Amino acid sequence: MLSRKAQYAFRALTLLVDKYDQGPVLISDIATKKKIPIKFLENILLGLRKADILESKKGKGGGYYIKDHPSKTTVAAIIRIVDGPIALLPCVSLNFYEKCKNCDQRNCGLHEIMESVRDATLGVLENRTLEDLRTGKETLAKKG
Amino acid sequence: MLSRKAQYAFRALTLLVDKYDQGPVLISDIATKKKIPIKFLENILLGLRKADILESKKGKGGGYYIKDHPSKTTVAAIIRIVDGPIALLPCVSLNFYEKCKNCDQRNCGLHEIMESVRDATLGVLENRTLEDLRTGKETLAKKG
DNA sequence: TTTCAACTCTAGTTTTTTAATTGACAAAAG
DNA sequence: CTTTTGTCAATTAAAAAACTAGAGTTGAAA
Repeated sequence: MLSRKAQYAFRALTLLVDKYDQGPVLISDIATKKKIPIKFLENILLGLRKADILESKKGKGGGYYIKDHPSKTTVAAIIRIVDGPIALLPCVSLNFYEKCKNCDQRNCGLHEIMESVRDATLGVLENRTLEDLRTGKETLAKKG
Repeated sequence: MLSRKAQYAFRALTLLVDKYDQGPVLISDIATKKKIPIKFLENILLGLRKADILESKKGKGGGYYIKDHPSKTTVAAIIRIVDGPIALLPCVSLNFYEKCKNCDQRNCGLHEIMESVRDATLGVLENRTLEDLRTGKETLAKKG
């Protein structure tokens, strides 16, 4: 399951996508409209900015906005930044790999299963972007 | 990510599959061979028994064993018993559904994405069984 | 029918992780 | 130079996960 933090992140990003190209949005506005604890949201947005997903401006007229075109940022990237690994086990994670103890990978049926799950999951998440979070597009056809 | 509890469960089940049709296996044997804290393992196995995956015998010569043929029990079923929902959000879970607050499902791009992830994941997990955990079968062709 | 070997079960405790908060700081605009 | 806004590190609080304790129950066999 995604953490609450990740869910907050997606809610915030949904708003930012809807306001894409309309200038910075205040953290406080996002927090109020999306009902997210403001200081927690600060941390989340900061993380996304450091990961080059968002940019920010300080002072009057400042706020956060999406850096690149929404279609350039995948949902997989967001999850990795906010929650970490997407795979179900560290030993099959592409970005957060850790060798598993007590399991000979060459002789572990679970390993192959979890690799398949990872690939199936990434097949979706790497092909969905912030663009797909836009509201008011519910009539669009679903992707493969 | 799967919890450590789920990983323990799979390690225990791997041993039980290898000993399928060879009579009950002691909890203490599983704990020792698979390096799992015994009291924790007790709880896990008990849960699997109550969910009709395992059966047990008390007294001398007792222990745990897999109830039905290993090919009858899916990996998805195990995860649900031990860890709960497989989906990334409660609002797209088939077995642990919960309505999401602050999100109109008809107008939520994330919802459709998470449904697709769920379907892709289940496409694998519902088609893998305890049989696939057997060790010493690494040369078998992978399933679709 | 007693004993012992196992699983059963509830209720804890401890540890770790997640969620949320605090408050001082830095930068940009006007 | 003052206000507005994001930055950041540290801390606390809450929740979940991991693990433990110990009495209870059942079954097999002596």
